[in-house]
Amino acid sequence: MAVSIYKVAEVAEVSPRTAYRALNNEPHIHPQTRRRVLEAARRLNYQPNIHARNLVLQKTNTIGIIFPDSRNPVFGEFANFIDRRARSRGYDCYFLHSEGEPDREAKFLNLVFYSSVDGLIVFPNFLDVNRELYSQLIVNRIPLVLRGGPELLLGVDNVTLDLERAGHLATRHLLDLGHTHIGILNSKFAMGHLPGRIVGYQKAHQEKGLPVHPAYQIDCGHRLEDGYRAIGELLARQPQITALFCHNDYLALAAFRVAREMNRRVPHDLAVVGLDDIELGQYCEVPLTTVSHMKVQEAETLVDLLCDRIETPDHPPRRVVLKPELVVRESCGVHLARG
Amino acid sequence: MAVSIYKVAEVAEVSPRTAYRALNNEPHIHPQTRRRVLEAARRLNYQPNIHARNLVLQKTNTIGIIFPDSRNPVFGEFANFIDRRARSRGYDCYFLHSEGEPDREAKFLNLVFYSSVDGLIVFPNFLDVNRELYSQLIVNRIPLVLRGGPELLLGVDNVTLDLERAGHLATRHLLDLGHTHIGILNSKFAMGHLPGRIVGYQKAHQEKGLPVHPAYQIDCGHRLEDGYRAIGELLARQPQITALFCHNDYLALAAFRVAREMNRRVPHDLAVVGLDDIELGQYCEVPLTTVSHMKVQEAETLVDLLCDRIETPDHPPRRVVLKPELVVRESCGVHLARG
DNA sequence: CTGAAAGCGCTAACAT
DNA sequence: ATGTTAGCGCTTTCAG
Repeated sequence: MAVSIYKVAEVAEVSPRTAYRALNNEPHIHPQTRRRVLEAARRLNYQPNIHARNLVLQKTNTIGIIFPDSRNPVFGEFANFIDRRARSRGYDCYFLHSEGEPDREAKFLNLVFYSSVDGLIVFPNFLDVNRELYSQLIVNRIPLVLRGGPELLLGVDNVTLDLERAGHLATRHLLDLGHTHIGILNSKFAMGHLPGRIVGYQKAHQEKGLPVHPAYQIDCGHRLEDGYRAIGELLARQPQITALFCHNDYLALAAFRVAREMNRRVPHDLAVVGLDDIELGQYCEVPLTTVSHMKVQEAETLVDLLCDRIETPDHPPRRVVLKPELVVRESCGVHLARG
Repeated sequence: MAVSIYKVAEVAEVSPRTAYRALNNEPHIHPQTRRRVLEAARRLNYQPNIHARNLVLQKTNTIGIIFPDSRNPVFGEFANFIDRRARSRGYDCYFLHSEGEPDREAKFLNLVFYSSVDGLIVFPNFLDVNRELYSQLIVNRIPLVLRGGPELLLGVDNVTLDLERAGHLATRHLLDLGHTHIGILNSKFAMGHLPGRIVGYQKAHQEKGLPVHPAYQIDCGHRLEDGYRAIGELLARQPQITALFCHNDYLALAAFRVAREMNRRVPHDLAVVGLDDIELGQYCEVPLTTVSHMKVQEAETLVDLLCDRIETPDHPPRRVVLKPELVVRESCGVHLARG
């Protein structure tokens, strides 16, 4: 059916070996012959069968990236940056979304065993549920880089944002603006993410000598509707809250609608700070103040750690912790405070 | 390195053929033997090498989906629905983003020739630039489904939204609310999309006996910043405009920020209608009135056409045109008009 | 500079 | 019920 290297060789009247030499820029071939082969290949629109190649080379030059969710635009941005870096290192990307289903995550983790990809970058959601599978990857020394999470899985390359700092930056900003009743959203997933952010939130309060109210925290799923519901509930129960720290920008966007429905204006009657710095945050009605996720740097580090691991499997594991920065825009009303 | 079926056979003390029978639920095998093989496979964590399999079967059970852009969340939603349907038909999905670069689109189109995927669903951006490559796909009878676009490429399965109807629905809605100066954004890409929407926009005006002002149209790229700039420019030049029809919801979101910066309130001083019905449109500060893209149905049709084509290559090509519906929320202020 | 031949791991036609 | 064997298309060792 498809045109193979044998067909090209036949048309060019050479052996497959010679055709191969021409097609792969190997030396020791007469320029004339090379031209004949390339011409035949072009005419036949020859494309090497990638499965045959991967089968013999035992390598795919493809990496898999497992995201938790396809709705949150932050992962689209990550995908972009990861793809760019991977490409420059000679790898293609296979993007996968577990969509909150442990089974899908598991299925994707198994891809490496099918030899589909040379390694995996995982934004894990179900480190606990799929614990056994993760250990299996580690035992088999599969190239793997985890994004986020604490140092649970020893021996695995890891890149994380300093979430304590993120929580601290966001909270201190709000405290500095005079807020004393600050609500905070907690992710249900992403083990280890919660503690960091909360610790930073608490420390910032302590530094100002202010109390932390447990009732100002609320658990929240990762879907927009979850954010909408959780924020509505929190503000209804604790109307004295004047500021909100959301654990991602996507969810923070839902806060705007909640505020409007409660006849509160952002930032005047409700300050909002997010986390991630998604593109939309710049262009929504009230540009969003947020803690930046250092996405470009994070993406590059993830790719580099993985490719290094693939190419030299035997170096010691690394853990890279990135320092987030506060991006002040308008959703906390600095301009008001100044006036 | 990796464990092959030969290794499993060896451990289970049977021939590879028998191991194969056990692992693939073939009949004619003693239950006892089957159990022994499966047990060995489990112990060794055997996973069939997918490249060897694809090589011999000449089939991957994978389809490629080429999107134009990874930023616009609408494609994340499409990905989700496409994935669900494909899965139920026994195919995995390989999602790709051309990111506004013709070369990337071209590269991805070539994937079929590498036998990487069994067929392609394309949201084309560069039908013109890559014309030759598209013809090559068609000549070689590669399973291909195009989303959108007019009947440019004959003989290719195609699913499209009735964009004339979309333009008409949006415009009539605004006219019915009393707007007579309606701005409209034009996509630079997506040949054929423009005419439909504009025709509907014009027809709606004609039906009311109202003139169409060419100066109310403005070209606009697909990035958020393009929308922000274009909308700002349009409203600055034509301040009498009181309503805006954006060719997608993502861009429409930028209108909110522009409005705020011009001290106009949405919907009071500026009505906005989008196209796509993305999830965010429901949860942004002023829930967005939009024309729905029928994404679930569209995704299912795309997958079905492609899978049908893969499985029975010889039926005549089909073109499916979907009817969009208006989704009225608050960004055009119906509730105000009623008052 | 060119070619013959084996092998990657799986599948399947054909024995036994 | 089980086994032998060839072949998918590419890469590569080894000869010429």
